[in-house]
Amino acid sequence: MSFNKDVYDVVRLIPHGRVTAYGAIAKYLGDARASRRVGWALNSSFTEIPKVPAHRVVNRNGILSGAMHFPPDCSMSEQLENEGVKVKDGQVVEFDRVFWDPMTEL
DNA sequence: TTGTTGACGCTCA
DNA sequence: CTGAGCGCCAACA
Repeated sequence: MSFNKDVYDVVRLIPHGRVTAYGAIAKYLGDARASRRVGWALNSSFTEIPKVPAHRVVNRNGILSGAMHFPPDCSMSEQLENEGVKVKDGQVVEFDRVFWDPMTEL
């Protein structure tokens, strides 16, 4: 299936210090309703090589909804903070400023 | 094949 | 702000 691959490719294109949304990726891939599948795809992204920066993908609200599914040794918020993205209470601070939309940026 | 589930998103109360 | 309902669709038991 190329859907997973496409998701990975897009996620890997996310600039350093920026984030995007599941729905945005889904829309970019042509399926605005595939947001759930994007999450599923990322679920298998951990074993992907090269590594996929899945921590840069959050939901439409800028909330780290997938933090609980991340390996305990690499929390999303920690990695995001590491890249300059502020995270507060599992939510991206100034989400509209760091938001990266593949539709308009690509 | 059917029923559940889910890293979503939107709307309404 | 929280919760519930609905639509969507692939993976899985």
